[in-house]
Amino acid sequence: MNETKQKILNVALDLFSQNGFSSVSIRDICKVVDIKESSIYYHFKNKQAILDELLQYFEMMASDLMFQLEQALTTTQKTIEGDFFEKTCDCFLEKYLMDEYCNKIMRLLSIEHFSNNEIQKIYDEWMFDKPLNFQTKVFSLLMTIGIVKPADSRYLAIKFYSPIFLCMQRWLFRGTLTDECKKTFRENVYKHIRNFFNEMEDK
Amino acid sequence: MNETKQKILNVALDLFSQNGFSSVSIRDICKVVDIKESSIYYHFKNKQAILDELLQYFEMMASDLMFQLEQALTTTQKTIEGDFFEKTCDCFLEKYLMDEYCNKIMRLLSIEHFSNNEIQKIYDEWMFDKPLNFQTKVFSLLMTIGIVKPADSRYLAIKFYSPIFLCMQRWLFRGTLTDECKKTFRENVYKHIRNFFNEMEDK
Amino acid sequence: MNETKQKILNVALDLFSQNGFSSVSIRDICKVVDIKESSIYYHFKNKQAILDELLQYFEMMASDLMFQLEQALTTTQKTIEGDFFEKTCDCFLEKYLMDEYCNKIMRLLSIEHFSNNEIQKIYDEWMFDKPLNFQTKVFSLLMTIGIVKPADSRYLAIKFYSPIFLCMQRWLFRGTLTDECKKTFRENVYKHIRNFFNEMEDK
Amino acid sequence: MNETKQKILNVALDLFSQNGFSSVSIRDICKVVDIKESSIYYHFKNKQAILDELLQYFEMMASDLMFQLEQALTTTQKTIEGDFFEKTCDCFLEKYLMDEYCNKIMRLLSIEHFSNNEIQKIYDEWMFDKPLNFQTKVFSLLMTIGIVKPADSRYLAIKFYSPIFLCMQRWLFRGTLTDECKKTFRENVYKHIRNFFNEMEDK
DNA sequence: GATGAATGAGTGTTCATTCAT
DNA sequence: TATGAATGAACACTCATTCAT
Repeated sequence: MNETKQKILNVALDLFSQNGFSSVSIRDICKVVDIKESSIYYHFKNKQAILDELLQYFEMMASDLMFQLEQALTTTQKTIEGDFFEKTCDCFLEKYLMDEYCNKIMRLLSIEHFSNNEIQKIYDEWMFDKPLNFQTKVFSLLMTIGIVKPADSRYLAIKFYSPIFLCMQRWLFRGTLTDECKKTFRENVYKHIRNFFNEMEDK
Repeated sequence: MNETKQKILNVALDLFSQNGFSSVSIRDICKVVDIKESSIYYHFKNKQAILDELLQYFEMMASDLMFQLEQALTTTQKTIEGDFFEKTCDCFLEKYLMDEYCNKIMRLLSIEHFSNNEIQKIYDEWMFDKPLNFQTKVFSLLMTIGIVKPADSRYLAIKFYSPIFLCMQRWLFRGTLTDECKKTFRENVYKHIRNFFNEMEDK
Repeated sequence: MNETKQKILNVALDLFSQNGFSSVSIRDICKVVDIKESSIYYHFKNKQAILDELLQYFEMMASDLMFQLEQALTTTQKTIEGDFFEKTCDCFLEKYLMDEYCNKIMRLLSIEHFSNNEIQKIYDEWMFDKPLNFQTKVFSLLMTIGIVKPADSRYLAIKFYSPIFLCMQRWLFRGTLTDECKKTFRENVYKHIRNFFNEMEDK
Repeated sequence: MNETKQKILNVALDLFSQNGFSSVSIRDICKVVDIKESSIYYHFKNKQAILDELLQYFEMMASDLMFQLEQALTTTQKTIEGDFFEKTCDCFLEKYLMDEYCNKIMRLLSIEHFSNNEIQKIYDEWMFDKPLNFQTKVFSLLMTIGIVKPADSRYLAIKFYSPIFLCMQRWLFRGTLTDECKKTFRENVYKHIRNFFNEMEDK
């Protein structure tokens, strides 16, 4: 892809994820990219097209990751290996939630899902439905194998995911994403996951 | 308070909570209130002042409610009466989260906390800190009394509150708040609370 | 009507009738009216609304005139008075075709009827249909009374009107409407009318 | 001539004759020709140059036709053959007014003569002066030969040409030139010509 | 011959705000 | 209390054109 176009996408994502789509003007983007306003229209049909391309790439990337996770789940059907949790957690937390690109997109979705129906859909899908569905499957599998005693796997998924979601909103999706925010998020989430599985074993 | 001024505040909250502060124009508000644009400046110094007054009233109201809850907690210091949970739950869910005014304000906070530092503070306080601190106190008390066995009361609070928070984001703070959204929210949250206390008793 | 609004309408008509609707910018109009560009939107919803109001007024005015002509025709049903021709000619030429307002509108219609369907309709109506229909009626009446010998009244109308139409296009609807243009138009048309009725009497 | 250049000229004429010069953008032309916008500047110095070349070719072609008509007139100086009218009519109507290329150019002239002085000149020449001058000559000749009784040959020319001109404006120079438009035009004009010469013979 | 990339000038329009009445 | 009228600043976007490749 063209160098300038890529730069526009990067800058746009940066700004959109900080202030939202409608609050960021073409002027703002161009100032940072250091091109004239009219030039942006060589690379994109209009402002919306920039957002669309950003979202499209995210959905592709996220779908890909989800596919890998599902694959991993299927192959460990019979015996759950010790590092399955660490692997999936790592994949989900580090490569998804805390990945710079994904994180910015998700913050953008968080801002814009109020005023944009299309974004509302993507937001619901990737913030709630997909993660919860996947976790439900994981707990179902764990019950089948006998590692976890039978229960409502959906509710288990919610209990597992919701503190992570809360921390995400609390530490990740704010005005400026500092290293401190990231650190606090990581600590809180890892603590939760450890506690959660400890308690499951206790019972 | 002046009738027109109150009408402006009501309409502004309606619109702000749907589309966010910056997406709503003075024009939009005046069209609904049915006054001319210049007239609004008799009642408010500027657009920001409308928001400020809205937030100020919310903080007063929410503080009041929190004070009542704290009071209730202190007076039931010794023996916890059977209807304490129902009372506080009702107070928190119906009179706060699902109260029309509070709900609109919180949606507004959810939209604007990204681009406005002052709102970020209020958002953090009333979405995370205050609720979690109160719940922590509740669980501490329950441990002191012996109803709940000693544990990390803060983590308990998070486990209790985060699914509620997730449902709030999922069902309450969306484009349009329909009765269906509210119903789904209520069902999900009540189910969670019931499950949560059932599991605590099991142990 | 508001003074500024009227001034905008006048200036807009001047400019539109010289260069066409799309070639004239809001800036152009405001420069002449001596207001800022944003001010024009206090008086008109958008650029199109200026044109609409101009056309609407024209249609009202032209309909009115046509009504008067039709009235005059009906009342002279029985005996055609000597000054009927002069009167109607005067009414049609001086008060319509050569009236400053009407003339400007018709030039505007002439420019824009190519690219605007709504204008195409008005253009057809007031440049062709209405004048030809009226003239047809006049000749029909003259035949009934016996002043003109029976013939195809429609074709007579065309023969009468088309040279006037040609002169209009040739002298009236051009870049700049000078007094010289007007004079040449008037001379040519009056000569035609005189000749036309002379020849009719000859037969 | 270069193939691409010719294609540009064709497309430009199509578009210009529909919407006028200034309403058609280089983008519009290039989209249809299927080349990039910058490419057009290899073939033409600028947008105006396209129009100039179009007009230049028209003037050449029209002059040629007019020359042939004048020739035909001179050679039939003495005895007017029976098919002279049909020939010239055919030449003028079918090969000129209704010829696709000429027709498009004349519509373009009709649109643009308001805002462009150079076009105004060409428009006047080919819409009024040349046709009227030629017709005047024809009628003069007919008078000389004795076929038509002596009269104001200029006025005769106007009486002959103006209904044709009116029909041209009414049916040929509109938004979209459909077959129906063409048919109506042809019918109306032929009827007029027949009538016109019948009446001349009557006298 | 053709194009990728860029640009200055301009277009219609919106917005929060001001101020005299 | 309310409004008519105005405005500066910003907005997304279009256009003809240039120029190196």
